[in-house]
Amino acid sequence: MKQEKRNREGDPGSRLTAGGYRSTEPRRLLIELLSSTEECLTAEDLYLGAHHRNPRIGLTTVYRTLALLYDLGEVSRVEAGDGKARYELSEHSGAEHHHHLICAQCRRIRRYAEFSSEELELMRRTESALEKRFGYRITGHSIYFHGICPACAAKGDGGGRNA
Amino acid sequence: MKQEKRNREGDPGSRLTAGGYRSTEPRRLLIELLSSTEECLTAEDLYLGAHHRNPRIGLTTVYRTLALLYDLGEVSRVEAGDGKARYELSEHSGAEHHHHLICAQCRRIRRYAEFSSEELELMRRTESALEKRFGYRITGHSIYFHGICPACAAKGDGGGRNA
DNA sequence: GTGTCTGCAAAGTCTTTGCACCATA
DNA sequence: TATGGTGCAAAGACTTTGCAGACAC
Repeated sequence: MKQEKRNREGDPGSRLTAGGYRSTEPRRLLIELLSSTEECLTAEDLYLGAHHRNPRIGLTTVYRTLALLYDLGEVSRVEAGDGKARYELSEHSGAEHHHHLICAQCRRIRRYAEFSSEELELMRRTESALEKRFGYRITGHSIYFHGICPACAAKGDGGGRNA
Repeated sequence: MKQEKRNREGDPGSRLTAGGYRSTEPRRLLIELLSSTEECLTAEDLYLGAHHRNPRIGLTTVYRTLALLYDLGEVSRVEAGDGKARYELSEHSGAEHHHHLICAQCRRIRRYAEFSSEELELMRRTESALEKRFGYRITGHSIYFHGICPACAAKGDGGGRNA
């Protein structure tokens, strides 16, 4: 799979064409779906959303498009612990730096970008401390908060096989 | 699957028997393997480790034992982005609160428990802020640092399909 | 001795690949 | 029109389940 031309100008769609890839309906649709939500979507979510608008679109294309966007750095993967990968536009792709809230009940992952500069500062310091301590070259971090989302809390019950 | 008697006394092994489950060789071995490393292990890692010591032990038992320990809260799952679940003794199980370092190259996950009280304090404050803001009932958090481990850095090259 | 646990084999779920046709540039 | 992209079907990887024999208590 190609990985040239990974630039940072424009939107994911125009970077696709600028990279020599074609702008096709499935690709436009998936990018649009990913752009228009605070949630991380599974391949199936995306397939259903795209297929609803154009029934000719298949699941294979969804996986292949996600793999392409992933290789281009436009999309990142998140896992909720149920064995299904979830996808979101990456920070490289223009999304703000964000963290995640995972519902242990419905496994939905929501992101939020509103956090303190104190937090950013601390993470930066922690990263360099870890580099010194363990010899890792650290490129980033992700924070997941686990809990029960308002919708599931309203339904009552907080069970399930959680992390 | 049963889920009674989830107590916090003793070690994972004795909690198993206290919970009415039998102490069998595969179970003892898996707990021992998980206890004796700073790494998160895949089902296959555990299978190989256990099978090496007793070739009669099969992969099915590894999965079933992990499911049991998971339901008992003794073990938690971590995902490195390669589609394989990784397991470690949970904090409930006596492991210290810890965070993770994921190598984007070899996908190995290492944990570390040495962090500042400042960090703990900040996370606690962040959690309650999120509860107010988004209405989640937050039960915990996990932090992953992404990067390249010393071993992979030494081998040169930092590519791969990363998050 | 009884009920749980185990191993093997088969099945299930999510994801990837092969191939011929279609569409974008 | 020449490649790259797509859909379908089949294959692959990881995990779970069914069943008969084995073991812990």
